[in-house]
Order: sequence, then C-alpha cells, then structure tokens
Amino acid sequence: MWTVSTRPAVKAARDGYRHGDLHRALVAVGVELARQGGPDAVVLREATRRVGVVPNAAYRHFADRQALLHAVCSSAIALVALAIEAELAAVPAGLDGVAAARQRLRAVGTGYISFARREPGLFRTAFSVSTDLRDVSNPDRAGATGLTPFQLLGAVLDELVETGALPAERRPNAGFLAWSAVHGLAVLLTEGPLRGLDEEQVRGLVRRLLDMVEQGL
Amino acid sequence: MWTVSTRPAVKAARDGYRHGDLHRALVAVGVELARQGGPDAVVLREATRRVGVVPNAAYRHFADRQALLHAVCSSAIALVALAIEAELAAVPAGLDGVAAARQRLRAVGTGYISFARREPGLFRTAFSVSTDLRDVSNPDRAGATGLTPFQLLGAVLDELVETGALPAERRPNAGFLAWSAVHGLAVLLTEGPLRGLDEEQVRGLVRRLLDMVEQGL
DNA sequence: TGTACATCAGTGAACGCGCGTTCACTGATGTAC
DNA sequence: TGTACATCAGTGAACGCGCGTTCACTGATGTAC
Repeated sequence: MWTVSTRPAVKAARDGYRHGDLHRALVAVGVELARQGGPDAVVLREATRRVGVVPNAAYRHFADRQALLHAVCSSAIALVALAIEAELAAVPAGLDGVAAARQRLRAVGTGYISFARREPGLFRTAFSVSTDLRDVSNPDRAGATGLTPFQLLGAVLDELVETGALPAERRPNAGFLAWSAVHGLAVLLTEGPLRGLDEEQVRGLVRRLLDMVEQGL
Repeated sequence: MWTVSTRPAVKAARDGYRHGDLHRALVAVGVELARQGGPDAVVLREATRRVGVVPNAAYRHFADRQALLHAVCSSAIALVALAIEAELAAVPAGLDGVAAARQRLRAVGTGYISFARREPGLFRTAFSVSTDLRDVSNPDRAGATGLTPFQLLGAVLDELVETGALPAERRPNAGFLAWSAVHGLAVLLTEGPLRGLDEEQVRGLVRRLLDMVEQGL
C-alpha cells in the first residue's frame, strides 16, 4: 500500500512500471489491427507501440509473432461465435420444432455471413492460421455459450435430426457441407467478385444459398 | 548477324544483353514462387533474381510489385480453367443429355477442388487479388477453350437448363451458389480443418457436396 | 508487522535482413535515309 | 546495301524502411522469515 501511495498518479494513469495484463492488452490491440488490415497487419512492433510498451516486452508473453497472431485468430473466431449466437437469439420463439430448427440453421448461416461482411479483416484473420480438426472445439474460440462456431452449427444440425427434419444418416459431415457453402459465399461476397453487391442483392443470394443447403442436405 | 557471331556463346546461353521476353519470364517465375509459397512469396526481387536480371529491370514491364502479382493471379486462374477443362474432357461420351450435363457439372466441381488440393499455393494466389464482376470474363484468366472457370461453370449450367434438368427461373445466380459451395469446401480442405483427410474421405465429401448442389439448385 | 531477497515483467540499445523503389547510366536493336 | 541515329531494355549503385528478434539491464512486486 505504501508503494501505491508513493506513485499514485503514474499508477492510476498506466500502472507505471508494470503493465498489469500485457498479454490480454496485446491480443486486444492485435484484434484491432486485424480488424483494420487483416492478418498481415498484426505486426508485433505496432501492437507493442499501441499498448505503450517497448517492442521486446511482447516476448515475455508470446514466443514470437506467430504466437500472437494465433491468439488473435482465436479471438476472431470467438467473435464469429458471438455473431452467430446473436442471430440465434433473434429467432422468434413459438415456432414448432421443425420450423424452429430450420430457422436456427439459417440463423447460423446469416450470422456467419453478416460477420464476414461487417468485419472482413477479422474474417480473413480467422482463416489465416491453418487449423485442424481439434481446433474446432478449442474453448478459446467459443462465444458466450461456450460453443465454437462449428459447435453451434452442430447443435442446430442435431436439432434438425431430433425433430425429424434431417434423416439421421445424413447427419455425419453435414456440418462441413453447410459450412462449405456458407463460407464460400462469405468469401465471394467479401473478397471475390460479389464484393460490389448491395444489401438487397446479398440478402437474396444468402436466402437462395440457405435454401440450397436446406434442400440439399 | 555480325553481332550474333561475335558473342555466340552468351547469346545462345541467355541472349546476352537483352532478355527477349522478360515480361513473360517474370510472370512464369512468379507463378513458380506462388506455387511454392502462395501470394506473399511473389517477391519482385526474388523473381528477377531467378530470371537472372537486376531487380529494377522488372519496372520496364510492371508498374510495381502489385502489377506483377496481378498478372500471376490471372495465370493461376487460367490454370484453374485448364484443370476444369481436363476434368470435363474426361466425362464419358454417350450419355443422354440430362445425365451428361449433370456429369459435366460435377466435373467442373471436381476439377476446381482437385486443383486446389494439388496446387494450394496457386489456389490461394488466385484469390489473393480482389476481383470484381468484370474479371470473371477476363481472357487472361481463360483456359484452352477461351473460357474462364466461371464461364465454364456457366456453360454447363446452361446445358442443364437446355436439357430441362434445371428450371430456367433457377438459372440466374446459380453459378455463384455452386461456386460458393465448391469454393468453400476447397478452402476447408486446403487451409481449414479438413486438411488432414485422406483421399478416400475427400472423395466422399466432394461427392456429397456435389449432391447437395445438384439437389439444392 | 517489518525486513531481506528472489523473481520476473518491462527497458534500452542494437542487430541484420530483405524488401520495394529511384536514379543516372549504357549499349544493343531496329529504322530512316 | 551501308551508315547515322533514336529508342528503350537492361545495368549498377544506392536509398530508406520497418520488421522480428537478441542481449544485458533494472527495478517493482510479492514471499519467506
């Protein structure tokens, strides 16, 4: 407590000598960089500069630049999960089982695509670090429900099976098929030839793509 | 002819002072770099180094590094077109109209995905430069038939309409829907969580995705 | 409760690197006469 | 067919840049006694 009172202004301003939680701060500012410029913009020196710390201080918390980028990537995916959760929460209650499950499947897709359009830099960053099958259930990549985007999709597909809207034998790999379609459209809309479309056209295309998935699964 | 005979060895070896077709050579070596390391590996200095020319020589043929990358991107897309054409050529003759058109639609999809898996660096490069709707018919991006990947897809969709396998009112934007699904799966298989799958599993997944597209369109 | 000390998060300075790009040049090529 | 000359593709040297990363350090924090 003595130390606190001897340097109160500095302490209050930025905690003086020690930062407090540099790890979290670097990831947060890394997310900001990725938001503005995608994965290549996650530059270690720039991140430390923004946090107000010397460049090599980052090495107390990350092995190297790649480790920081990896953490930022996980955060970006967690934000995708939050976007999907928000869309799921907006599905009106009071529908019967099959209709509700179908609506929720569409909510997952629209949440994913609207995130990609709202945050193209973060969306590219989410896919910039190669993942494998274990990463799809990494808790660092989960939203408020504790589920990752892929797990949220999986939960909805399970609902479809339970309500009888999806034959159980079609369930395996259905998640990857739906993900493929939605991801591909998200890429075409954000980096591909469909960048120029207006909101109206996008909505129509998304609706048709989700029809295709619903029909085709 | 005197100049030729005064420096024959050099002339034969690398054309001596003048290169001959540096533009084409830089694009070719740029494609090689992209093949090995994706778009970021298309480094102007390295390209000139490999061609055996001084770095700034590139500026006689390209405004800047971005212009070189753009040319490499177009070449990569042309290679996608060639891969699709090869797959189309392998569709057995003698099928009736509807079955042939369906097979050809699947050939477009498998050509696209097998290219992505065979040449992940070029595949990423093909998508590294933002395109717009006019680029999808850019002749620099065409294969041997003179058609770009998207135009090849479009031609097959037209066949489906002509044979009655696809209702004409579903034709608009069908290309983007099919492209989305196939592109998304290609990404998941090459950069995403499905990287580790073996050939057998991939074939099954591709088949199911194409079923979904065929059913859902 | 007060003191001595180990820990370890951040500092300060520096490194080598390869990059894209600019400048003034040179000399082979192909054209006009 | 032979010569004079303009063109312009490539040379040589250099620039400033920001990056990731390493090193030896310092001094606040929290713990053991």
